Amino acid sequence: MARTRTFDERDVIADAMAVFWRKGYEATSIDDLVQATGINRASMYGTFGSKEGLLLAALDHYVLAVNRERLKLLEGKGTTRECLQRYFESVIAFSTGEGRGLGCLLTNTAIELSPRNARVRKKLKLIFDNVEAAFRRLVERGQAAGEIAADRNPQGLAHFFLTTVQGLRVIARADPDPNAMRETVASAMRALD
Amino acid sequence: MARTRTFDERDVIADAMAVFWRKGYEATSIDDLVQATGINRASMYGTFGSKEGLLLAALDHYVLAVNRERLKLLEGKGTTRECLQRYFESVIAFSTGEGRGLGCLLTNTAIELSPRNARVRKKLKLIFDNVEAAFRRLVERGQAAGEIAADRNPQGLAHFFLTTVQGLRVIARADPDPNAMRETVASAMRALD
DNA sequence: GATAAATTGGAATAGTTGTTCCATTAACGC
DNA sequence: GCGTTAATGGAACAACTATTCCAATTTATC
Repeated sequence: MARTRTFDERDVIADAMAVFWRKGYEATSIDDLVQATGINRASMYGTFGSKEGLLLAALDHYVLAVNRERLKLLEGKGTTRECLQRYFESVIAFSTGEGRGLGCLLTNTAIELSPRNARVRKKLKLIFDNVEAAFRRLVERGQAAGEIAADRNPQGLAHFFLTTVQGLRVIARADPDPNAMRETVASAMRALD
Repeated sequence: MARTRTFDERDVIADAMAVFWRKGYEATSIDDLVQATGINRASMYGTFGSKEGLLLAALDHYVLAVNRERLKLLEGKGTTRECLQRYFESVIAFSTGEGRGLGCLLTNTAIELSPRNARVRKKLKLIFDNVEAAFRRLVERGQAAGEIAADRNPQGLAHFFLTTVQGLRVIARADPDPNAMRETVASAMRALD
């Protein structure tokens, strides 16, 4: 039998994710990751294969640990508008509070790597499609409840809200201001009228 | 008297800008820049001081050579909605055509560098404030012409449109689709109703 | 406790990074 | 054409890059 690991893979991924999120992919060195995770280089390469492999694991972890909870807000109680409001408020609160200057790991990675890394691009497309689908279901729910005109295109509105979130994430990383973001969300909600 | 330069500074900046735009800042090496511009390393450092200095020059050049013309669309003839439509159409056409996968150098740089480079952050803030001001003036023009309700906040709407453009730029770099982008713009325009 | 198998520490690798240095080259007013 | 000044070519630099290698270590089963 083999020697047992001295680290928890999930913890390592979480630590690595935090570094990628803060510094970006290229600006993060293996040394940074070794220091942040506390594991040995050989263990890192043995487990994740490469820096890219660790990033891909970090993206998956981000979805499970960060995105998942927030997406649930889109399936909560109340009207479509109330759910959307709670979702955006969650983004704003994090972006201007504890996560100030971080933006979204998915958005940051999409900008930095999507055009030249097919694996990253493919994974991000799946994730973003999933977010978009959640928006679409929420719009459809609102239409079924008579809150939103039935002739509106749910897919189109969903894509619009996805775009709005991406825009907020750019602002959140560059120059986050809660009041401006709230007014922007209010303007975006008018797309449902 | 001194020896004269063998290169045109503007051309060099334009070439460097193209590389930063395509690859991002960290993924661009000095070697990449030397090759793309055709000038010597010593000339590069003598003229721009550092890689960061060249990026800052490239950002300024981007504003003059790329952003300026497009911003003029916001001051053109017709209604506020028509001007906005032309502006967004210009973004979509470039993003899904000749500039496919590039996104916007300002957006890309904001994501990659703003949180950890004060000089870049400051310059981008000035530029974005300028774009926002152009949106604001356009909204105010629409209000003066009676096209847009007078009780709407022009600054808030301007920030919303700026956010929308940033969102489009993220999509443009990761997964550009002209039809989806057009529908998104149509949704965004509803903020004026 | 010997065996087999995987993990670990840490050195080593080969290549790249941004930047600097210096000798050579060229320009122009004198 | 001389002297001053700056631009150039290209080598040199030290630090850092992602990755690999190997010997030492640890485990569960026989």
